[in-house]
Amino acid sequence: MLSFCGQDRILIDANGRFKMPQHFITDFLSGGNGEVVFYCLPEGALAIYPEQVYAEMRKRCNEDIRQAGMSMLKRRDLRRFGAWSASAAITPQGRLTLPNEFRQNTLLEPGTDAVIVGVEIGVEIWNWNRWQQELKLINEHELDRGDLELARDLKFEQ
Amino acid sequence: MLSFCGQDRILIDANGRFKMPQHFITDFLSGGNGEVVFYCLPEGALAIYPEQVYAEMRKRCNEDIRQAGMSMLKRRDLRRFGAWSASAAITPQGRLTLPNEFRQNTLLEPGTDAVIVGVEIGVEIWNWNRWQQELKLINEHELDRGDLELARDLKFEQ
DNA sequence: TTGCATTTTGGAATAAAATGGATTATATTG
DNA sequence: CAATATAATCCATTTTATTCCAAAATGCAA
Repeated sequence: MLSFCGQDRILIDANGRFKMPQHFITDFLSGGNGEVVFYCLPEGALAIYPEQVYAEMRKRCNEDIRQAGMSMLKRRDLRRFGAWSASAAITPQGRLTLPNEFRQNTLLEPGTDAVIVGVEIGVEIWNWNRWQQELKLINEHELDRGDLELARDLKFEQ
Repeated sequence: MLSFCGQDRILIDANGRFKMPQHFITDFLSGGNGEVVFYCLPEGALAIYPEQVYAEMRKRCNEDIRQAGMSMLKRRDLRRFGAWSASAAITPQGRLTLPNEFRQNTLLEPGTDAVIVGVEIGVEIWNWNRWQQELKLINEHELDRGDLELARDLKFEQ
């Protein structure tokens, strides 16, 4: 069975919480205990991954710690991921609270409509308007790629 | 569960103290007894690491000691870390006092707003304005990287 | 050395916010 | 159309943060 796919409209309640749609809960629970990681994306949406997925993404070793003392670049890297991530767990009622400091950047303030989107390895929460724009961008990019393929197909030497 | 992640606004009180957010206290306590090391970063923020992390960062071998006699560079290095670090412990009420000598460099004077940021291996305290600048840098860099990727995907010759 | 004043530290109380549960409403399925 | 499952709202409880006050420690001067 497919994991983490589809889109659902959700409502952020007055306390900044939302109800995770049932099929996504199932996805988070299979291969995990409901522990998740929020990650605030540069494109202005909030990603939610199962903890194991994020851990794989951010695998770290003692070498990283040693480098942090000497390298500003390394510190920036730790800072970026540290600042824009947070862990949480899906409650028995299937709810999650959006981290306070991430609400502004993602335009996910209490009392607003949003979209939750499956992204195969996890989900993303989008402000409704931003999601419409993103959809348009995705579509345009794909059309460009299509044109490119066509052009390549007509080129003499592949 | 993730350690040392997320951002929180904090207030430096009239005596230069602040309340460590609960989730960070938990992080410092797990794998440690709440002993921390302040380290004043060249980028103008104050890092706070669990003692063990700092120890790992500054691990010295006999080779270093021998070099100290011969190398001015090496001595500078030792001097920098020595001068700009200090140890402390989180109080039972979860408070920490900012070292007096570090307040000017970090723009963390009593009575100011600040941000505490998780950086995966510890936390950093930032003056509010400086943090906004740093965030802008981080974000712009990420968006540039995104544009570059996109352009590459649409380039004729792969 | 003693007494006073100032600064620093610790604790308690109050206020705010976040959490969890339960009930009501809505939607979906048979 | 009824029953079940799911979602949303409301309210109570707990947790967390902030402010204020008291005690202790420190420094200074007489």
